[in-house]
Amino acid sequence: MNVNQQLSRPKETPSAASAPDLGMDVAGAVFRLARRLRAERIDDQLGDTQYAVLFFLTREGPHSLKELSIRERVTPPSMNQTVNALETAGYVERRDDPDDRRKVLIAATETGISMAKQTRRLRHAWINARLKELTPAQRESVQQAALVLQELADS
Amino acid sequence: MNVNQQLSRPKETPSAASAPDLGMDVAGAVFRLARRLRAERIDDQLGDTQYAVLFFLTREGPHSLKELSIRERVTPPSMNQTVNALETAGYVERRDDPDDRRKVLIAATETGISMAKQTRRLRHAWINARLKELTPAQRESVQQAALVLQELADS
DNA sequence: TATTGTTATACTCTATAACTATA
DNA sequence: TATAGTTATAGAGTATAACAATA
Repeated sequence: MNVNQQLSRPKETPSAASAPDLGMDVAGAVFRLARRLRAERIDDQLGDTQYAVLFFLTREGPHSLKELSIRERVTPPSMNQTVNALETAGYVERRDDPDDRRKVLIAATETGISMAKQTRRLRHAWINARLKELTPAQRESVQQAALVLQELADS
Repeated sequence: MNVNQQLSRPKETPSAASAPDLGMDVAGAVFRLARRLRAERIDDQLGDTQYAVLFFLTREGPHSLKELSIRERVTPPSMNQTVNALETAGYVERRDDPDDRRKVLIAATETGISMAKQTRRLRHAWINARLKELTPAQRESVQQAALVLQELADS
């Protein structure tokens, strides 16, 4: 489907300019942009959480299910399902933790690593194209804010 | 459930500092923060899309179903379900469009307007508290970026 | 014919509750 | 007892396909 039609809209009150409620502006922008990013998603292979987990494992090495669930802020059963989907697809594998036999280490496979790379390229094509259209000053503020927002999310 | 536990995590490569892939940093921050905001949600009365639609109608007046679906970037059937839920709860009402009898105007009720106000206050309590902890410089960059991200989402 | 709204249906992601195995 | 993982199940939100009413 094509959900990217134009809708002439009344001037959005740019309230951040006077910051009566910065939180609302940030939350609004974040939710709106998250939905837009999902709508612009080209590849339908991986869900957002699946991609986030696979990318994390690729960069940071094997982790337990509990650790993944805490990092992505979902419950262990939710993460279990995400991991199951990735495992079925052959992108991750479960290994027994040698130190604690209750634990299971989840690790990206070679297939998973290359899949993460390919998805990463496709997934960010739209946003990177949009960012290129910004002025250098705008890009600069987005760049700095990205770091702050990351910290905020993890705080 | 409490999903907000601490997980000591290896230093995240703050790649935005050198900006090899700004899009990835932005998308990552946005998805992560969106999930965090959802996890921190206190009130369970309204879903995110429901709240977004109700707030929009409150601020911008009655709109057709199609317009709402375009604005929120979901399909008409999805928006129909969202509107149904809001209507059942008594927060919006459907009115016939006098000019085009195919259309239906969706408008916030008085109950809906006060609900939007209350939800808005609760919904942004966490993010506003976090933002208060930032340095003025950080808040400034977030403030400017919020506007840019809004434009990005709507572009 | 094209557009708007709707119904029916299915899929994905998330949650809670309850269970097993291990510490 | 407490913790890690899992299974079963339900709810919310989204999508596609197909249809009715109107332009």
